[in-house]
Amino acid sequence: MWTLDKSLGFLTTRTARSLKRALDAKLVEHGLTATQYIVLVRLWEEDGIPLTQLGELLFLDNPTITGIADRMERDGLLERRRNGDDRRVVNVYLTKKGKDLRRQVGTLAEETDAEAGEGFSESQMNQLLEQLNRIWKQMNEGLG
Amino acid sequence: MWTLDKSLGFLTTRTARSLKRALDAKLVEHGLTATQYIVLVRLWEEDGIPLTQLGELLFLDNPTITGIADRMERDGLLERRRNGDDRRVVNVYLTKKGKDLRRQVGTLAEETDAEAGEGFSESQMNQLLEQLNRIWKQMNEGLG
DNA sequence: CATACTTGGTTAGCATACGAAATAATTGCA
DNA sequence: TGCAATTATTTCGTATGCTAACCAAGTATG
Repeated sequence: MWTLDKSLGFLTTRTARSLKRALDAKLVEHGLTATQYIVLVRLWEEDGIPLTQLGELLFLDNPTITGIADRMERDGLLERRRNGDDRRVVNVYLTKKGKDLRRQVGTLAEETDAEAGEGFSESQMNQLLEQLNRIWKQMNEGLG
Repeated sequence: MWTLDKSLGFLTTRTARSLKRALDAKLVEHGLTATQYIVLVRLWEEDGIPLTQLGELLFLDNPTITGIADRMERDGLLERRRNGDDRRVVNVYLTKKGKDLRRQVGTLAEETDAEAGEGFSESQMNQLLEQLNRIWKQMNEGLG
């Protein structure tokens, strides 16, 4: 019989929240949130991308990434610049402050992941990540 | 090298959100949200439990479950009643409307889970659920 | 019995997160 | 060229979800 404690939706949500709480706790002294952190991670990988594309990469809707960018801009972590070729597009660039933060917090998500996965073998963890990916793709096929 | 696309935190969050979106889509015509739905599920299993306990069962903090109960009470799905023995305690009871909803929406989360897990063998899925549980417990040990 | 501590719950304030509608800029096509 | 679709982003309204601060009621300790 189906119960909450065997529900894929409930268990993924609960696990995701506990990981988010752990990362938030590490970030609070740096004035960051877990969501802002993954925005930084993505921009450290590639700076100056359009706002909407940034949202798509992080699986966030446009209104959501707009609000996050608002707060990060207010806090001096990034800047918006209109694209010259297509002035509808807003490219997002890290400030010096946003770039420099990498040295202080760059590994915190990796550390949180490692704590969460303690006791898992590498192949077990890879399989878990693979399955999460597979479910996500399955739920979103035909949207891309 | 660690990247977002291999991050346990990012992938669980993304998968959880896609499951939540799918369930929300099924529920919107009934005026419910995914979170309200799991509250109903829990109360269908056992009615009249204290508000804080309800929150703990769903891994929600007190302020969060308070707000959810506010909206569900406003919508006529449940009632709060002060406990006679310990007047600090608020017991939560489903209304007739809340109970009757089960016939219309009772299987929607199970269906969403099934769609998400399409192509997984039963043992694969059980292993996945087990691993999600294990991570959650590991992150929250010593809090209970 | 009086005072300190704990517990259940709420309020306030902030940061996500979403759908729907509005705005602004560009493109497509008659 | 001119104006209707398209596209990128924002605004608006609502629902979570969290911390900090608080109140009321119960427990413990002297």
